[in-house]
Amino acid sequence: MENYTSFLQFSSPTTSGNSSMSLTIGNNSHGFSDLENTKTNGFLGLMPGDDMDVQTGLSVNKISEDKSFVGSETEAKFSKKKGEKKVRKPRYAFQTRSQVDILDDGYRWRKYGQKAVKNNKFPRSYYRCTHQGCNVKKQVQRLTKDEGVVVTTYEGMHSHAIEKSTDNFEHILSQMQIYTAF
DNA sequence: CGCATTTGACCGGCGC
DNA sequence: GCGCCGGTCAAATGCG
Repeated sequence: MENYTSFLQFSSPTTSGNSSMSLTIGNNSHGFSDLENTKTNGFLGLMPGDDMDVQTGLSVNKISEDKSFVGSETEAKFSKKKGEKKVRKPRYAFQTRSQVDILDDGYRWRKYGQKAVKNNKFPRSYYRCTHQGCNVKKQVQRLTKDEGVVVTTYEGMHSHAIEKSTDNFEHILSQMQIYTAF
Protein backbone atom coordinates (compact mmCIF):
# COMPACT_ATOMS: atom_id res chain seq x y z
CA MET A 1 0.00 0.00 0.00
CA GLU A 2 2.26 2.65 1.22
CA ASN A 3 5.51 0.94 0.74
CA TYR A 4 6.76 3.46 -1.64
CA THR A 5 5.67 6.10 0.79
CA SER A 6 7.77 4.59 3.45
CA PHE A 7 10.51 4.60 0.93
CA LEU A 8 10.12 8.31 0.91
CA GLN A 9 10.21 8.48 4.62
CA PHE A 10 13.52 6.79 4.52
CA SER A 11 14.71 9.67 2.49
CA SER A 12 15.33 11.65 5.59
CA PRO A 13 18.72 13.27 5.32
CA THR A 14 20.95 10.63 6.74
CA THR A 15 23.99 11.23 4.66
CA SER A 16 23.77 14.93 4.05
CA GLY A 17 22.59 16.90 6.99
CA ASN A 18 20.70 19.78 5.48
CA SER A 19 19.49 18.18 2.30
CA SER A 20 15.95 17.45 1.46
CA MET A 21 14.15 15.73 -1.29
CA SER A 22 12.34 17.67 -3.87
CA LEU A 23 9.50 15.74 -5.27
CA THR A 24 6.50 16.35 -7.35
CA ILE A 25 3.31 14.49 -6.79
CA GLY A 26 0.73 14.55 -9.42
CA ASN A 27 -2.12 12.61 -10.83
CA ASN A 28 -1.74 13.16 -14.46
CA SER A 29 -4.79 11.68 -15.92
CA HIS A 30 -3.65 11.44 -19.43
CA GLY A 31 0.01 11.04 -19.71
CA PHE A 32 3.32 12.62 -19.33
CA SER A 33 3.28 14.99 -22.19
CA ASP A 34 2.96 17.63 -19.57
CA LEU A 35 6.19 16.52 -18.12
CA GLU A 36 7.86 16.63 -21.44
CA ASN A 37 6.55 19.97 -22.45
CA THR A 38 7.18 21.56 -19.15
CA LYS A 39 10.13 23.82 -19.09
CA THR A 40 12.68 22.77 -16.61
CA ASN A 41 14.11 26.19 -16.12
CA GLY A 42 12.72 26.49 -12.67
CA PHE A 43 12.64 22.90 -11.55
CA LEU A 44 10.37 24.04 -8.79
CA GLY A 45 7.77 25.55 -10.99
CA LEU A 46 7.16 22.61 -13.18
CA MET A 47 3.96 20.78 -13.80
CA PRO A 48 1.70 23.77 -13.70
CA GLY A 49 -1.31 21.67 -14.28
CA ASP A 50 -4.64 22.27 -12.67
CA ASP A 51 -4.99 18.69 -11.67
CA MET A 52 -1.49 18.60 -10.45
CA ASP A 53 -0.45 18.94 -6.91
CA VAL A 54 3.09 20.08 -6.56
CA GLN A 55 4.88 19.35 -3.40
CA THR A 56 8.32 20.52 -2.60
CA GLY A 57 10.34 20.13 0.48
CA LEU A 58 9.89 17.77 3.32
CA SER A 59 6.16 17.33 3.28
CA VAL A 60 6.60 13.62 3.49
CA ASN A 61 3.68 13.05 5.75
CA LYS A 62 1.52 15.14 3.57
CA ILE A 63 2.30 12.87 0.73
CA SER A 64 0.40 9.95 2.07
CA GLU A 65 -2.62 12.15 2.29
CA ASP A 66 -2.21 13.25 -1.24
CA LYS A 67 -1.79 9.70 -2.24
CA SER A 68 -5.13 8.69 -0.89
CA PHE A 69 -6.56 11.76 -2.47
CA VAL A 70 -5.16 10.77 -5.76
CA GLY A 71 -6.36 7.26 -5.23
CA SER A 72 -9.86 8.57 -5.13
CA GLU A 73 -9.58 9.50 -8.72
CA THR A 74 -12.83 10.35 -10.28
CA GLU A 75 -14.00 8.90 -13.54
CA ALA A 76 -16.31 6.34 -12.00
CA LYS A 77 -17.97 6.04 -15.29
CA PHE A 78 -17.66 4.49 -18.69
CA SER A 79 -18.09 0.76 -18.59
CA LYS A 80 -16.41 0.50 -21.92
CA LYS A 81 -13.51 -1.74 -22.74
CA LYS A 82 -12.92 -5.25 -21.62
CA GLY A 83 -14.83 -5.06 -18.40
CA GLU A 84 -11.72 -5.25 -16.35
CA LYS A 85 -10.10 -2.47 -14.53
CA LYS A 86 -10.64 0.46 -16.76
CA VAL A 87 -10.41 2.47 -13.64
CA ARG A 88 -7.93 5.18 -14.21
CA LYS A 89 -4.90 4.38 -12.20
CA PRO A 90 -3.33 7.11 -10.21
CA ARG A 91 0.19 7.97 -10.99
CA TYR A 92 2.79 9.56 -8.85
CA ALA A 93 5.74 11.35 -10.26
CA PHE A 94 8.86 11.77 -8.20
CA GLN A 95 11.45 14.07 -9.52
CA THR A 96 14.87 13.69 -8.11
CA ARG A 97 18.30 14.89 -8.87
CA SER A 98 20.47 11.94 -9.53
CA GLN A 99 23.35 10.95 -11.69
CA VAL A 100 22.02 7.47 -12.14
CA ASP A 101 18.79 6.39 -13.73
CA ILE A 102 18.25 3.39 -11.58
CA LEU A 103 16.95 4.52 -8.25
CA ASP A 104 16.38 1.30 -6.44
CA ASP A 105 13.46 1.70 -4.12
CA GLY A 106 13.68 -1.81 -2.76
CA TYR A 107 11.39 -3.50 -5.22
CA ARG A 108 12.40 -5.76 -8.01
CA TRP A 109 11.64 -4.28 -11.38
CA ARG A 110 11.79 -5.82 -14.78
CA LYS A 111 12.20 -3.52 -17.70
CA TYR A 112 9.66 -4.20 -20.39
CA GLY A 113 10.13 -1.34 -22.74
CA GLN A 114 12.01 1.73 -23.69
CA LYS A 115 10.86 4.51 -25.94
CA ALA A 116 12.23 7.75 -27.12
CA VAL A 117 10.40 10.76 -25.89
CA LYS A 118 9.58 13.80 -27.90
CA ASN A 119 11.37 16.96 -26.88
CA ASN A 120 13.73 14.78 -24.98
CA LYS A 121 16.83 13.17 -26.23
CA PHE A 122 16.82 10.63 -23.46
CA PRO A 123 14.66 7.55 -23.72
CA ARG A 124 12.02 6.65 -21.23
CA SER A 125 12.26 3.28 -19.56
CA TYR A 126 9.28 1.23 -18.54
CA TYR A 127 9.50 -1.09 -15.59
CA ARG A 128 7.10 -3.52 -14.02
CA CYS A 129 7.20 -5.07 -10.60
CA THR A 130 8.20 -8.70 -10.92
CA HIS A 131 6.03 -9.84 -8.08
CA GLN A 132 3.21 -12.05 -9.18
CA GLY A 133 -0.11 -10.35 -8.99
CA CYS A 134 1.60 -7.07 -8.50
CA ASN A 135 1.00 -4.96 -11.52
CA VAL A 136 2.77 -1.91 -10.29
CA LYS A 137 4.52 -0.10 -13.05
CA LYS A 138 6.97 2.69 -13.11
CA GLN A 139 8.75 4.66 -15.73
CA VAL A 140 11.94 6.56 -15.51
CA GLN A 141 12.71 9.52 -17.63
CA ARG A 142 15.61 11.90 -17.70
CA LEU A 143 15.13 15.48 -18.72
CA THR A 144 17.00 16.83 -21.67
CA LYS A 145 17.72 20.21 -20.23
CA ASP A 146 18.85 19.04 -16.86
CA GLU A 147 20.36 15.68 -17.32
CA GLY A 148 20.79 15.56 -13.60
CA VAL A 149 17.06 15.42 -13.14
CA VAL A 150 15.34 12.08 -13.22
CA VAL A 151 11.59 11.73 -13.14
CA THR A 152 10.34 8.46 -11.76
CA THR A 153 6.64 7.86 -12.14
CA TYR A 154 4.89 5.13 -10.23
CA GLU A 155 1.59 3.66 -11.29
CA GLY A 156 -0.40 1.45 -8.99
CA MET A 157 0.28 0.25 -5.52
CA HIS A 158 2.32 -2.66 -4.31
CA SER A 159 0.35 -5.41 -2.67
CA HIS A 160 3.30 -7.10 -1.10
CA ALA A 161 6.21 -6.39 1.13
CA ILE A 162 9.42 -4.87 0.03
CA GLU A 163 11.88 -7.42 -1.18
CA LYS A 164 15.14 -5.86 -0.35
CA SER A 165 16.45 -4.54 2.85
CA THR A 166 15.35 -1.02 3.45
CA ASP A 167 18.75 -0.32 4.85
CA ASN A 168 19.82 -0.37 1.30
CA PHE A 169 18.23 2.97 0.87
CA GLU A 170 21.20 4.56 2.46
CA HIS A 171 23.14 3.25 -0.41
CA ILE A 172 20.66 4.84 -2.68
CA LEU A 173 21.09 8.13 -0.95
CA SER A 174 24.76 7.90 -1.48
CA GLN A 175 24.04 7.67 -5.18
CA MET A 176 21.71 10.58 -5.20
CA GLN A 177 22.41 14.20 -5.22
CA ILE A 178 19.37 15.25 -3.38
CA TYR A 179 18.11 18.57 -4.45
CA THR A 180 18.10 21.12 -1.72
CA ALA A 181 14.78 22.84 -1.71
CA PHE A 182 16.02 25.61 0.48
C1' DC B 1 20.37 -22.74 -16.25
C1' DG B 2 17.32 -19.13 -14.77
C1' DC B 3 16.16 -14.64 -15.04
C1' DA B 4 16.62 -9.75 -16.49
C1' DT B 5 17.38 -6.74 -20.43
C1' DT B 6 17.19 -5.40 -25.12
C1' DT B 7 14.87 -3.96 -29.12
C1' DG B 8 11.82 -3.96 -33.03
C1' DA B 9 7.12 -5.14 -33.83
C1' DC B 10 2.60 -4.57 -32.63
C1' DC B 11 -1.59 -2.30 -30.95
C1' DG B 12 -5.08 0.98 -29.55
C1' DG B 13 -6.36 5.74 -29.11
C1' DC B 14 -6.57 10.14 -30.93
C1' DG B 15 -6.13 13.96 -34.26
C1' DC B 16 -6.25 15.49 -38.79
C1' DG C 1 -9.88 6.44 -42.82
C1' DC C 2 -5.16 7.02 -42.17
C1' DG C 3 -1.13 8.05 -39.82
C1' DC C 4 1.13 9.44 -35.69
C1' DC C 5 2.21 8.60 -30.97
C1' DG C 6 2.65 6.49 -26.60
C1' DG C 7 2.66 2.15 -24.44
C1' DT C 8 3.28 -2.94 -24.37
C1' DC C 9 4.69 -7.57 -26.09
C1' DA C 10 7.83 -11.01 -26.96
C1' DA C 11 11.80 -13.33 -28.97
C1' DA C 12 16.55 -13.11 -28.74
C1' DT C 13 20.41 -12.01 -26.15
C1' DG C 14 23.19 -11.22 -22.09
C1' DC C 15 24.70 -12.06 -17.53
C1' DG C 16 25.42 -14.16 -12.89
